[in-house]
Amino acid sequence: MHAVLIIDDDNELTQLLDQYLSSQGYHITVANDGEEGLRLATSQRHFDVILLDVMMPKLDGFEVLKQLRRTHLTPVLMLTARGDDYDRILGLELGADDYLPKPFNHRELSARIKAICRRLADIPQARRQQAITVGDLAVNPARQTVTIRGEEVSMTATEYALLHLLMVNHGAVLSKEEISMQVLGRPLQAFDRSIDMHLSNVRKKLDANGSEQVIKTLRGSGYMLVDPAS
Amino acid sequence: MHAVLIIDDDNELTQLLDQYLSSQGYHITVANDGEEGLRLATSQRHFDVILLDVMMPKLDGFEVLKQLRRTHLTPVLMLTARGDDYDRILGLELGADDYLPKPFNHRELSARIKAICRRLADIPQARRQQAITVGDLAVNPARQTVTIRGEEVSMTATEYALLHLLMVNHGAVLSKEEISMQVLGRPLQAFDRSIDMHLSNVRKKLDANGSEQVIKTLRGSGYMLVDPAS
DNA sequence: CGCACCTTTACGCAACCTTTACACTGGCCT
DNA sequence: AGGCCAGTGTAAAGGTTGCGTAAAGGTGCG
Repeated sequence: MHAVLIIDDDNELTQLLDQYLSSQGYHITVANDGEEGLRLATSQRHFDVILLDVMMPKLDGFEVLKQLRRTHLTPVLMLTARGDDYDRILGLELGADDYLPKPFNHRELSARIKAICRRLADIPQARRQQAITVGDLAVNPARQTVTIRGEEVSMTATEYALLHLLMVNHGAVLSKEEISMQVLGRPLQAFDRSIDMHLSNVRKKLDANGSEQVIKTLRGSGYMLVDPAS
Repeated sequence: MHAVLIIDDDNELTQLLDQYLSSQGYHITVANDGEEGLRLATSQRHFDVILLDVMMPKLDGFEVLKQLRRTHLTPVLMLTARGDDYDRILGLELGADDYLPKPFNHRELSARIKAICRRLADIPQARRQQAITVGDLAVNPARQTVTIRGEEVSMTATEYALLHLLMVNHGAVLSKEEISMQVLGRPLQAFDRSIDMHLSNVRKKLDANGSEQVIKTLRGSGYMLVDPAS
């Protein structure tokens, strides 16, 4: 029972796919444009595979893929109307897992999804996440820890998620609202100080292990992790 | 007198095969779907050869093979309806020993099984399975036991499977869901504490035999076997 | 029936997250 | 300049929940 996200602006096609893949035992979610798709793909919800159309209004498939790959390694199967190699190569370079030119038949699609899921089952969840290094810091997704100059610092799940998010977006400001959504999976409410607390705890742990103060506060707008190198 | 396990959802076929191969002097066990097959194949019972159909409900042949290969090197002969190379290559990559496209005639099947058994006779029993060592611990797949600094500790099948899984993935976090799927062959359900219990028992046994506490709990995420050397 | 094993139940603990409370900070207004 | 106050830092208390494990219950097997 795998969860599949379909991102395509062609309503007729998505309905057909929804119907067919549901009948094959997949749990389907549909997004009708790139923005919505990206939001869903990066939300707390889990998808095993994403079917991503290239040609879309607002955000095209490549753009979605590029942004998605900043934070997620969810397998992506690209769909494109044009059969030329250029699209294909670009897609694969950006980290797509497979490629299917339209029109395609349903069984072929089903086979490729299955193949992706099969490959997926080989890799433990924890290894499916991005490893990132910023300055002295490195996240270690396989073991949910952060290392400072090679030394391991233990973090709770939430602290890890918070620091990971900051590192992925290092150099950019993240509002508390965004952080709350990404880390806690819920909108920030009035008088909610949880994020502040987790952040304080992260800073304390980093400090205790000899890291510089890399998490900067931007009063009124949010937080940012600065890369001392850049 | 070799033991053969047939995993195929086609009842008619399995009956025919059972009859035919029994007449050839093999001892036959039949599983009608992938789940049952995997359970049997990884149980305490010994099989010399496994005939594995690719197309099956629940767990397809590739999946069965992949999961089987985590712990066992039992020879596998893949059966598939489609004659295309893709399946064949995938199967062999995953560690199948031979490949037979349907439809096949009985004599051909018999010949291949014989060939596998012949090859088998060359390899000492104990060599046929993967051995893993992590720190003080070593698994002994041939006897389904674990040794701590050479000293043997008896384990039940489930405990062995659990520890083996942790050792194969040492250094990475495994969620309870993954562990349940791999070790018990079923999805984790609400209030299911089986994994906790087996884990507790494994820890107890390791502890009683003087091993360090190598199984780490990551609250909310899962468990990890840490290699003290790394 | 007895045995070995797996699963479920039950309870206590500790880790974790959130809330509360209070001190502090920096910008803005007068 | 000084006062005000929303925004922030963090210690400590409170509440929740996942986890560890003993013990009971269930199941399959010889």
